[in-house]
Amino acid sequence: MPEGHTLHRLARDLTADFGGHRVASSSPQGRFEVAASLDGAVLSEGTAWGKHLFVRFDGRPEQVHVHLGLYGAFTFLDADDPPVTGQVRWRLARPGLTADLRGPTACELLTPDEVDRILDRLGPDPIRPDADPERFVTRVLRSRAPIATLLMDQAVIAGVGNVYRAEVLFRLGLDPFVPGRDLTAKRVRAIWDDLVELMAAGVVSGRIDTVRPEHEPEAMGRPPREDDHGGEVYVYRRSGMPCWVCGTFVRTQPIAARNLFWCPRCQRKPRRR
DNA sequence: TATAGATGAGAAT
DNA sequence: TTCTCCTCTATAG
Repeated sequence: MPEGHTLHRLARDLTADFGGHRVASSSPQGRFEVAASLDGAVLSEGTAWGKHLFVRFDGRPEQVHVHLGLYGAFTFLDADDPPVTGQVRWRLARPGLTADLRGPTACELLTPDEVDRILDRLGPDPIRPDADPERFVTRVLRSRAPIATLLMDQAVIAGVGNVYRAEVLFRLGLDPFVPGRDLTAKRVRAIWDDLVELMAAGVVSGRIDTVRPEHEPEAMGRPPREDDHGGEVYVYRRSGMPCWVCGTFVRTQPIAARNLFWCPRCQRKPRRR
């Protein structure tokens, strides 16, 4: 379930659970062989930028870089040496606790230069307190690409994935196909602000919830619905179902290589600037 | 049992 | 724009 909030949560958990501990490091699957070179090192901290996770070790300039891709995941087990099930790329362990990483797109040990090269191509991350929202605003206002495409571009804004993209556009009542440069700066800042709020909540809860209190199941007299992402949403993966707000059928169409979901009635083109 | 699809992104065409 | 990779699950047959 990897959008930015998942990675920040992981960074936090790795730091809390393994920070300051001497760890065992291995690659049961064998595809992260260099894991063995970290065996016995002291983990200092995990950090995240967008969908990228970095793990540092005391006295080591290199960092482990993890990108979960579509379906990578860490599993934490309160056990010593639990049996390996499935394809475990990286196993990190200390007495009483084991973390298994499966299915990442990237799991590699990088030099500081290589880490910088990754960070250099990432836009501001709404979850990071040091993020500069104006970098996002400027990029969007300069582009003729649809806002739905821009939100998926990690160089424009880091950490937003297919769920947050669809949901933030719904919450702002924005037509996904509006070119970035047809938006006002005020509008674009509102997108950023909403993402800051939504994604920070996601880090805390570990799921994506985007439905406002007045539209929640209890308020609307409908049964709660949790999708695979674990939360309650307006449009994501609800194509063909009635919009929670207006009843119009939610539509879907691939854009920027992913299925976009939106309500054609609630989400309108804004007045041109 | 087989297959499609999923919260991603880089390379190839 | 299409292909490719990573792994697991839900659904179809």
